[in-house]
Amino acid sequence: MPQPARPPRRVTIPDVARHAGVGQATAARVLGGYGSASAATRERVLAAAAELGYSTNAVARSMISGRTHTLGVVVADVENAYFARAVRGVSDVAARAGLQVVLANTDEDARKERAAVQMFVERRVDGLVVTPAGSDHAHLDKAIASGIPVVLLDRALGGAGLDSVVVDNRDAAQAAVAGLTSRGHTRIAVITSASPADDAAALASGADIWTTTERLTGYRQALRAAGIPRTAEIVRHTGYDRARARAAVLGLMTADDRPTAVFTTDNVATLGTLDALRDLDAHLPDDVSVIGFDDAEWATLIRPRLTVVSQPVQDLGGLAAEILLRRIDGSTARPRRHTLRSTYIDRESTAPAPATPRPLRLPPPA
Amino acid sequence: MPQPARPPRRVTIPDVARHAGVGQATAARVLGGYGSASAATRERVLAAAAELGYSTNAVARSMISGRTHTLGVVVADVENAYFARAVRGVSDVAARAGLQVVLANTDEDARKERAAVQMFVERRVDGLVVTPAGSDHAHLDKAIASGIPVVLLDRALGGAGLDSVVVDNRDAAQAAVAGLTSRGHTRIAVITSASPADDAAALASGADIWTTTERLTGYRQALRAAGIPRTAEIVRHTGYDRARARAAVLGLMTADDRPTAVFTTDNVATLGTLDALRDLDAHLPDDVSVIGFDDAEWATLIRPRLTVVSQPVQDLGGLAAEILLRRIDGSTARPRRHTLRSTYIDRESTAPAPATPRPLRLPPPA
DNA sequence: CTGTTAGCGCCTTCAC
DNA sequence: GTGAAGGCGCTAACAG
Repeated sequence: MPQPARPPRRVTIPDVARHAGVGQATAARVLGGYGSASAATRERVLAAAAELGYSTNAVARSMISGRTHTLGVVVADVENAYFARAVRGVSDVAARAGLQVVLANTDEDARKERAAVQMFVERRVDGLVVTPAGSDHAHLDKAIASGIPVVLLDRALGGAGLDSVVVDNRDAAQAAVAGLTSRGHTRIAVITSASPADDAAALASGADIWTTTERLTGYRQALRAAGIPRTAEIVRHTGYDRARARAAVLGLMTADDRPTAVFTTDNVATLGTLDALRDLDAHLPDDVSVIGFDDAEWATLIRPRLTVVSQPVQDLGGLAAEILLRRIDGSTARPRRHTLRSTYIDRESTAPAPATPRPLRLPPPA
Repeated sequence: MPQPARPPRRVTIPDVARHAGVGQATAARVLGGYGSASAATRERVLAAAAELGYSTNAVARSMISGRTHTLGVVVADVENAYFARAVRGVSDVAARAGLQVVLANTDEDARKERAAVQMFVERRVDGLVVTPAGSDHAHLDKAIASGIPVVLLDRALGGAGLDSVVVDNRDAAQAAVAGLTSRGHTRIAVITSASPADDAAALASGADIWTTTERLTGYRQALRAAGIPRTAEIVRHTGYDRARARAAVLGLMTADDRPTAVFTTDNVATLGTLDALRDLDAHLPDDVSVIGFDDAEWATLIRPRLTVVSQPVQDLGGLAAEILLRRIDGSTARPRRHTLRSTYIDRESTAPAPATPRPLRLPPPA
């Protein structure tokens, strides 16, 4: 039966010092790269270290410096291409500054998020990038109070005095949907992964925003600007579940007076929407126009090529890391929202609304 | 000018002990959850801790226990869906055991890999999952020698006495290509991201394997079994570069005696291949059959749906983590290769070879 | 059950 | 330029 073996004793500075025949402090100085030592002793210490296979103990070093050279990153799911890219952005900037990234997935579960943040506080990460799942930020405030800077990624939070890095969600959504209304679409559905509960909570919590809320607001503004009544709004929340998004679109498209266009607010919703449209044998863009939020590596592989609102996801992550690095360096600038610009990429999945939408039906299973 | 501010002093156990009017050790016991304390004192300590906002210092704890409850994961690029899924697999299993995952991207650069591994050793991670970029494993041996268990993911390494988790690459590739030869294809191209240099090195280093080598071997076996001469082998190495993969396929397909089928060994190669085929206006699968290694979320969204060899990527990562956990628990089982089964998913991108392949040309730019 | 006392490995005064 | 001694925050023997 394997017993929880404690790791073997490692070579330490005293070991090296003894082996080199110098004092502990001297060995520490050359191995730590501070203070000074004569070329001769340096040589001997280095030789002894190499011989014994000495390796710095970063834990002990952290204990003194109070810095772990580590950034905590809390996202919903690294498997999601959006977060994967964002993490890469954070990681690249961090690595350049000699920091490493510790990852935590929350699956949009606020409890997991709190647990992850607490764990990061205990581990004394030097900074925290968080994609908050809910609208509560007490745990983030606590992190900040304990001296750990926090930057919100992709989502801002109402009231919190926190740095955040987001895109111009409202404008981008508005522009995208306006492109649809200007082509005669009046029945435009929005498929979004965020749950209405989160949405309401974000709204209720006050002044500020949560990404999906912003995108929905942009959608509504575009409809209003086109003189489309509020009763014609079609919004489905499908909770980061591709199958549910598919089901929602299936339902929408096979009903009377079906939408002639779909706007999706994230890549999971986009995937599910396209599943449904494929299964319905819908001819894009003639039967239905589609615009997705966030570009994807496969967007130009499907037919027609998908029109999207593209976000600079890597940059978002990179900027979050930079802000953190600045704060770690002692910056006390007032926390604020940093908004990056998204780009509308007009490809081939939008077209004028059909005069009389062709009815769509699920073909009977073979 | 912001000065590298050391983090503020945090509340420590002595602080809590004083505030609760108990001895340091007592406070430590209840806060650390070991030893025993009377309900009354426990109460008071907890209250004091809450009041002062005490938070365990995991760094100090690690210093004593010698364990950081951390797994280092070294991959080529988290942005790549394959690695993202693998990381998620590792992370889930690790999280369940109370460990967190530290990430490092190498971009297939052996130097970056060595640096990352060394950094992980210095940080005293409890275990290491590595997708080795080269065939050299001295740095991994060093990690093991220093008491850190290592598991190779996705790629095995010749000669190294290391645990590894891989799929049945050779058989899977052989079966996939055999599916092509059985349908009359004789001109079958392989597009692979791995560079020939790596390949040769892996081969040279001895007995064992490296994933791409295995897949190529499977390809060759299938050709041989079908009586196709070695001179008909078509292999392009495109170095994890989608654009280069596209260019390679473009070149191949516009030449005389073009391939009628393409087998790609990873998702980057698949993406580039499909780019090229789309640009050539090739009609899949009639003009060209395609089989990709590794399934993708968009594989059923393109027309025709992509036939693939699907790997249990999450499981691969999860198993790697489990092996590590076992070793951390003291297991001394002989390191070995763990092979998981891949699945051939026959969708719509393969068809019999055309009798007379239609010439493919890049349409002139509009 | 509780308090006192040593360290974990390193950095940092401070004398020499 | 070099060595000795103290402490970072916690756990682990010990006594009491």
